[in-house]
Amino acid sequence: MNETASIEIGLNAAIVSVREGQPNVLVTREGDKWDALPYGPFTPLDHRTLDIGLRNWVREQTGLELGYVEQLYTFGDRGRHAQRGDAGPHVMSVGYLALIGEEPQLELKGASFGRWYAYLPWEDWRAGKPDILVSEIEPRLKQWAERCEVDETRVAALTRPERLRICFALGGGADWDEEKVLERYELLYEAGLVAEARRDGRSAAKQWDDLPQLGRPMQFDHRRILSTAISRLRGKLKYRPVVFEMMPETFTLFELQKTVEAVSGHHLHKQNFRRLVENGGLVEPTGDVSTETGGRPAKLFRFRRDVLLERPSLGVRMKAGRI
Amino acid sequence: MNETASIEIGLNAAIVSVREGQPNVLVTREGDKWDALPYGPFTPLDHRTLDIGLRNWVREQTGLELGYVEQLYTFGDRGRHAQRGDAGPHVMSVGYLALIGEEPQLELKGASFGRWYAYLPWEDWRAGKPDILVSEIEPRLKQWAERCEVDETRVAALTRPERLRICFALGGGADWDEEKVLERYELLYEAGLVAEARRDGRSAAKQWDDLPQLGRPMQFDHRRILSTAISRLRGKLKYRPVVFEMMPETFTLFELQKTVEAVSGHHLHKQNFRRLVENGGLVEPTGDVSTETGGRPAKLFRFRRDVLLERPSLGVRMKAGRI
DNA sequence: CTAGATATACTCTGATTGAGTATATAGGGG
DNA sequence: CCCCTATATACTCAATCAGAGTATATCTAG
Repeated sequence: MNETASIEIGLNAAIVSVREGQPNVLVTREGDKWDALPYGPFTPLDHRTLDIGLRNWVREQTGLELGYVEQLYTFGDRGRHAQRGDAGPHVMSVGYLALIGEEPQLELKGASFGRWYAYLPWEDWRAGKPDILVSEIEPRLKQWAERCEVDETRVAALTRPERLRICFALGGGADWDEEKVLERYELLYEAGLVAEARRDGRSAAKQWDDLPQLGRPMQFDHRRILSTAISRLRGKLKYRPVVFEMMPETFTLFELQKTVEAVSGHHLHKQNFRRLVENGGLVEPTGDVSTETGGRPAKLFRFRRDVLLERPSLGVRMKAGRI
Repeated sequence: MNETASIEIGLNAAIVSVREGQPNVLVTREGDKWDALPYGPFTPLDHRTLDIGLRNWVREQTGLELGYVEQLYTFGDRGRHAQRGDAGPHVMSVGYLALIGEEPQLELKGASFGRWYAYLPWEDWRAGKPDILVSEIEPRLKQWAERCEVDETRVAALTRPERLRICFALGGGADWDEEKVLERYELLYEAGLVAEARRDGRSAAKQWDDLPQLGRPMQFDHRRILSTAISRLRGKLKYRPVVFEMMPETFTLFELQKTVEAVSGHHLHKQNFRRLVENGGLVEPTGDVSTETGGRPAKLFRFRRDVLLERPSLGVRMKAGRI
């Protein structure tokens, strides 16, 4: 009965970088199959900790030397591998977020960097509210909320309209919260609006005719892991200086701003961003300037590693600015 | 080689409650053995998700019905079970935090609620800086920092004095950060100052003569899990209304403040706390008053569940107030 | 009735934030 | 060369909020 022998532990990594204002994640792609996050088994006999195991197989598979690494979440779902039936070993999967500063040549064939917002297009508000929300997602979500059967089995659970209000700012009252990436994906899955829900045979998915593809799907629950990673990163941005893990050694303030905008998914007020970053003591000027910006040359800055010692916590905390 | 058959997955829970101004955690105690967090194996064949598995064995073992539950961290260390040698199965452990509003009768024999600050006395700053820090911990940490061998193997790692400054606010520059509970415990472990380090045969532990017991030790790495739970909870307190998970249905504002202080470990400014909580729309008066407070009767309040719908995030965010 | 204890209300000041305007310095076209 | 445009950088202003303190209200004990 208690067949622990059939458990296998895997490590999934969302390896993130920002290039030219686009946040990317490392994916593998083969044939017609959906994209997948890189994956490696955890062998406790070879590696003392999960972190070490992760760094090792990433190095072996891709040649990448990871810097910042953070554990996200452990999934033990039986439903995870619905595709391959319930016969195989039960896989526990530990999700990780890793940040890298530059995208190197990859040794892993089939691996490349894919854009976050190709997978989750509704999360990119930098140029205003995404069209796909207005034209495709919101009307269907409203339908789904109205069709609310009495299936709210959980005690004190929220109703469907309430959940729409919280997650998608539908129905007034609440604003769009850029940190609720995971909640939104899971709601879309539950409503049967993402391809993974159809793949997994979720009943809600059968209700939709002529449903366009809402974002590029991924294998297994990898789009959920990516959503978890983005949620965590967007949150952390506000109280820890993690942006700099994704920056080159020197950079202009506008490049820094573009990176923050890429990750957080919304536009920021330029002057206030400068004030915050400079007054916060997060950066120091190198003395050089960059003339590649077009107009007046921009001063180059570097991250002041000392802040990690001075302040208990410090990030690029600021609210969304209007476009 | 790849002996996955020897892996076993366990769920450890830090089940937290606050009573009479003291934050507690559910522990089991038998004979002379150190206290332990309740533990249950995860059997994927019986339970669909880790969360369900956790709730199930907690219900079965203790009769407790958990409300708020949050995954903390997954440990895969080989060193975890050093006590029993390296021969047994390799246990992966998923740590959980659970909050309960009231402490019920426990069906589990040997189980009881133990006070956080019995295990981690240096974390309770409500009555000012704890004596144990000044008299026992700080002098030894300074010694440890001076003895700094060139063992900083990790790239770009911080020096020992730098780490003391960050974690323990030693050496000036930084303030005590109440969220760094885990970092502090791990540093104490590394310096050999907690009983678990001696138990595990850490070399640093052998340097100390007449070392008093710094906080009650726990079995395995359970004090580390408890530290993780407290870190997470103290952080979350500031931006999510989780305090109310630990409150009865109705309460006075002072009781609420006492609970926040118990968890965060420091004293708050009473008037400002009121202003924040009331203006934030977190609570609503019930109309009744409580005369059990001694002086003027205190209005009773209840948590406004609606805030979960209105605000994207909202907590009891405030800095430490002087005594 | 008074002292002591607690709850509640209000004030003041400085810091932070959101938003906007003004100035500086480059390249390119006429 | 000068003007235009694009970008970077500097400064202003009002609203809000956080920290700290003072004043008032209402109970119980004696």
